[in-house]
Amino acid sequence: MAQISAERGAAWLARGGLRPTRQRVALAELLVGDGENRHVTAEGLYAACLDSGERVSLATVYNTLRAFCEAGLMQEVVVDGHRSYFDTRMDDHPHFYWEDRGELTDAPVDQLLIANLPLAPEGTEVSRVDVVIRLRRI
Amino acid sequence: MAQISAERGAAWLARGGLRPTRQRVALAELLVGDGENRHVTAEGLYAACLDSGERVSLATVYNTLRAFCEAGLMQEVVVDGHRSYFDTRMDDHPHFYWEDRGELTDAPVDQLLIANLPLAPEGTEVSRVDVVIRLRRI
DNA sequence: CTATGTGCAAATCTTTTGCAGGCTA
DNA sequence: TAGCCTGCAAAAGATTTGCACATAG
Repeated sequence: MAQISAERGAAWLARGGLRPTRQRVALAELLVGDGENRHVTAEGLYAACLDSGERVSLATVYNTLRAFCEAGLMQEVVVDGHRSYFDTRMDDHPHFYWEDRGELTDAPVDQLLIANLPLAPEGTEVSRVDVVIRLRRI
Repeated sequence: MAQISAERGAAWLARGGLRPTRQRVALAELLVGDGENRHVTAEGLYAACLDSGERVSLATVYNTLRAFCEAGLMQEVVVDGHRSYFDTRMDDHPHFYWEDRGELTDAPVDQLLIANLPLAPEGTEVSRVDVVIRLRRI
């Protein structure tokens, strides 16, 4: 089981052409070990990593998340001016942002429909459409 | 003319219940003086203010933008993890984010259609739906 | 062996805050 | 006058970087 997920992490790294160092495998493991999508902040992943018993520096977590994004394994989602979120799911999909907890989750995409997206102006193309549904507790 | 727009800025401040201090009037002037919508960053507004010959501190620009938002005169839009944009237009509308220039503009809203928005989960309500269309130069 | 990756601490950058003095109502 | 504002500088966070050491291929 741990075996299976460790392989998952390594395969994921390989897919991005990244060397499987101890730190990267540990982080990859936490991110995709169980096949679920994750939305993490650098601090959050760092804490989870320490909790799991691995020794990794915060700077490495930042650098590694950045490397994962550049390798096309994750994408950065901006919803809060003073914190970056990193998402393991790569397709264009809407998010729920829980304002009270500062948490980001996937929104059920099956229902959302965006039609008549404005045309990209001359000389440009749409690189991504971010949809963030901000939720307030009632 | 300067007269007219100065009045516009003052009226705008009054609408938010804010005292018309020299600094606020100067900033309001730059933001809504000509009746157009603006998308600014604190640094950008600060520079524009200095250019116009007014003396205002950067801290005051930050505090003032924050005050304008709290007064319901502007809204903060997050598109870039390390910079906040402030928009004078208050309704829910989509934005174009020009990745190369780091600039934010309104996207033509007349065509956009968002249907079947996912329902807000139990105990929450939708506070806002942010749609950012990221543009890449080709 | 060589190129990459990592850790640590220091540096950067944006934004906020404390406090003394200034200005609006 | 009383309370809200402003300016400055220092503080606070988040993220990046420089550099010496470690390690994958």
